[in-house]
Formats: sequence, structure tokens, C-alpha cells
Amino acid sequence: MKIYSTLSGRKEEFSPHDPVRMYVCGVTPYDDSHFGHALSYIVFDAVRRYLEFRDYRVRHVQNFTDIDDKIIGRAKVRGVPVKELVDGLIADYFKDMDSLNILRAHVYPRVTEEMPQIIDMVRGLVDKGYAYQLGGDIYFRVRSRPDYGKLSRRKLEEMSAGARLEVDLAKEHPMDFALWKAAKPGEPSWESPWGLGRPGWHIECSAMSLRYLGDALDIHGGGQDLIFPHHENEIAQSEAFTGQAPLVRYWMHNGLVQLGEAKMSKSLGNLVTVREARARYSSDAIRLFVLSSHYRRPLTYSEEGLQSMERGAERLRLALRPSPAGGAAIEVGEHRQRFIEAMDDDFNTPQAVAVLFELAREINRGREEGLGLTAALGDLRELGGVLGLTFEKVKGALQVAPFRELLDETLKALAVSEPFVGEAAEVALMAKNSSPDECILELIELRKRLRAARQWALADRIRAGLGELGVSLEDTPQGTVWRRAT
RNA sequence: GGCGACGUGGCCAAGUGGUUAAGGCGGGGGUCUGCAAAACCCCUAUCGGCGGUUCGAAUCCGCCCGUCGCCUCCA
Repeated sequence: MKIYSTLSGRKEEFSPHDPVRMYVCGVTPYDDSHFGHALSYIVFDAVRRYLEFRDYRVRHVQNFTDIDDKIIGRAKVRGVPVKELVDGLIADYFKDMDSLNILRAHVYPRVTEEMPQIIDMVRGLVDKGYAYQLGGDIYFRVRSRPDYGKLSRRKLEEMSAGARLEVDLAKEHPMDFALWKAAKPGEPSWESPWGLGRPGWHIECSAMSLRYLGDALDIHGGGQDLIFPHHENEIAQSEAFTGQAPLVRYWMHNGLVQLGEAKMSKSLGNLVTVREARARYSSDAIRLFVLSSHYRRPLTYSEEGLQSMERGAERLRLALRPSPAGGAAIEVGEHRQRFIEAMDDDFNTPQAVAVLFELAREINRGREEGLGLTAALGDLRELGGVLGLTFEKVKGALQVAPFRELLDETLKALAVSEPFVGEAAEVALMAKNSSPDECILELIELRKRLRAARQWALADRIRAGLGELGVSLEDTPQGTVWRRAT
């Protein structure tokens, strides 16, 4: 199994600890989760599920950066305490991610609950000469690390040259970054050896990954936008603190979501939230959309793309329809093998998805030939599950009224066509207090009688009417079945 | 300005030196069906441009054109 690491710029053979130490950068909860978050966490969810599928044990840690300028600002705007804002948004985060069938990490450390560890680390860095105090602030001395820039492939000289920096002249080097920031009046703060303050942005991930996973991680994941400065700084301070390198064996960075011409981001305001996306598309459709392109490539959000994946998801679901136990089983070992080969190659989910569709075709073909499908169906479900597919189509409840109306209209139409009036009245009575499902079944029953009498115009009108209400009919040898249209 | 990524059929998207260039969606034709639906079968690309390396390139090198990301908060 090979994984591409940003640090080496190459695919490398995967040889992790047991259990695999996997740290994924979490969100800063100051607003709703958007599609970019969905992409990142779907990707790393697939990574984790695949590792577990391959019998690795995985210890998965993901943080919440629950204190920072944006959070403080947002809390002020909304007039609520920081803690209240953050707790609510974290609850929403879990709701959103659950709705995408994303497995929960084993630990979700929060910055505000890790202060002693963070302060210890900052103090250690000061003691070892890697950081210095400036007023109530502590800065990391980037020049103390000769390999600073190794992840993002930058050199300090190049960066300080053209960068847009508000230069704090007191800092020893413009790129020195804050480990600890002195408290501003009215903002949340914590006691430290340097007075009241709060942690800088990067230090928490170093402190928390060290605490929960140790000083040598296997996988560290996040979006490509975190490579610099966040992960670069994490490497610098962690490796300086522990004296242990490399901090991470496999740096995995997912490509960013684009919306139209530009990156989707909070600051640009061109967001599609997870909730909005989820209201329109099934979890499977969203996951297929994301996983049909390689995780290291940018992905352009598009309604058309999601819609086409919704149809694809339906195709997979239909392939899983139960089938009577048939004769000789169809051969599917090859698909399983190709799925594994694809995923072993740096999580090539687009190829893995392709294998799923090919397996679905194989199943449908076998079904037509009356072959045994049990093993094949099991494989499709299992391999799809590795990509986090549920094969469920959860939709809002149908409203009964339109179906009652359609039933009434149909009965009225039937009133002028003799042989059915009696039966129709009977049915109408039965339908009086029925649910949408019962209405649909009544309509199907009426249509069945009409078809038996070769009254196709009326029969087709029922089908069309149901179609307009989002219900599609399928006449099979076993009778007529209905399902929610995609 | 510095660093990096990308440009494959109508749309999306794998492939990254050598048999027929995956897969999805869409489109066309057929089978099944009263008609549909679903499903199956068949068809629908020579890989941004130019030049080079090679017996052989979408796949390596150079130049050009175009798109995007990072360098500042960000998954």
C-alpha cells in the first residue's frame, strides 16, 4: 500500500505503527460547516475506513480549535458567550458530518481543554531557546530551525521578500509566529507564566497530537490550504520540542473545493453549507461526487455534477435490490481485487468507484440470467461501505394531500368509464384515512385493473400523475413496484 | 514577484512509456414492455498548442497558450 506524502512529494510504502496514528485537522467552529469541510472529512473517512478494511487498527484524533479571533468576533456580533457559540456549532458540526455517514474520531480534543499541555509546550520551547518573549507574547524563532520550510518547499529568504506582512519590527524575524498571545481586554484568557493570554493558532495541534498520539504520527491530514503556514509551523515547533523527527510519516493534503472560478471559502463568502447540500442530495450522491475525483485534486462544486451522482447512487441502490437465490454464483473476486489495488495506490477512489459500477453491472447481468447473487451483493455492499456509502435514500416524508387529490381525480375519471365505478367507490372508501403509501398502493391497484382491461390511457394517467409527485412505477414480473424518484 | 497544481469524449473524471484510453452522467441505436420504467447489449475521445527524446508518448523534456491554489484567516 502506497501513500503520497506532501513532505517527500512522492508515494511511499505505508508502514505505520499499530495502531495507526492518524491526526486530522479539525474545524474552527465559528460558522456552519461548508462543502469544503465535507470533502475533507469524507476523504479522511474513506482513508480510515479503508485502513480498517485492510485490518489496520486506527487511532483517529481530530481537534476543535475552539478559541480564536474569528470565534471571539462572532460571539461578540451575536451577543453570546464564546462557549455557548462554540458548543452549538460543534453540535451542528457533528450533525452535519453524521448526515454524511462520517465515522467519529476516537478523540476530539479542544484547545480550551488542553491549556496545561499547551503551556507546557510553549514553556519548553522557550527553555530550549526556540522561542522568545516579547511583552506578553511568545514567538517561535523560525531561524532556529534550518529545515524550516521543508513541507511547503519555501525558503525563509524567499518568503520574507515578497510577502505581505505587517512587520512587527520587534520580532527577530518577520516569519516568527506566535505561540502565545497576551490577552486583550474583554477576551477569554488563561493564566500562564507570561501572564493572561491564549495560545497562537498552530501550537494546539502540536500539543494535542503529542498528547494523544505521541511524537511520531503516521498520518496527518488536512486541506492543502493548511500546508503553509499551519503544518509547516507545526513541524517546526513539534520537532523542536521533542527533538524527534519526522513528526509525521505521511502528510496527506486534500485538494480544495472550488465554486465557479474561485476557491470556496469563508472569507470569500461563496459557500455552500453541508446542510444545504444535504437537503438537496443524498449522502451517497455527495460522497460519490467527492470520491469520483482524486483527493489531491481540486474539485469544482456543481449542481449538475451532484445530480448526475444522485442518478449514479440510485443505480447502485437498484443493483442491490434483493434477488431470489439463483443457480451458480457469479464470479466477483476480480472486482474485489481491483478495488483493493485501486485503494492501495494512494487511495485512488475514482477507480474504486468505477469498480463498484462495474460490479453493479455484473450483478444486473447475473440477475437477468438467474444466477446466484448473494456473494456479489455482499461484496458491493461491503466495498461501497468502505467508501462510506449507505445505499439508503432518505427523503422527507411524502405529503398525503396530493396523493389523495390524485386518487380523487382518478376516481372521478373512472366514474365515466363504466366497469370500474363500483370497485372504485369501494377503494375510495378504504382510502379515506390512508397514508401516502396506502394512496399509492390504491392507485397502483386501480391501474392494475385498468391495464387488465386494456384501458391504457387512464392507466398511463395514473403513472404520469404519480410521476409528477415524485413516485415512479416499474412493472415487473412480480407486479408493480414504486419508489421515490431521484 | 516566489512556490505549486492542472488542461483527457457533450459534462464530470481515472490512466502517466507499449494489447481495444477506466467509470459515471448525458446522447443515439437495439432487446424487454401495451407503452414506459428499470436492466442488458452496441455506438459516442487520440488526450491544450508547437517542437524534441524514444523502436514506441496522453504518459518524459523544452517553449507557448489557458485555468487554479498557496505565499494572510481557511478543510
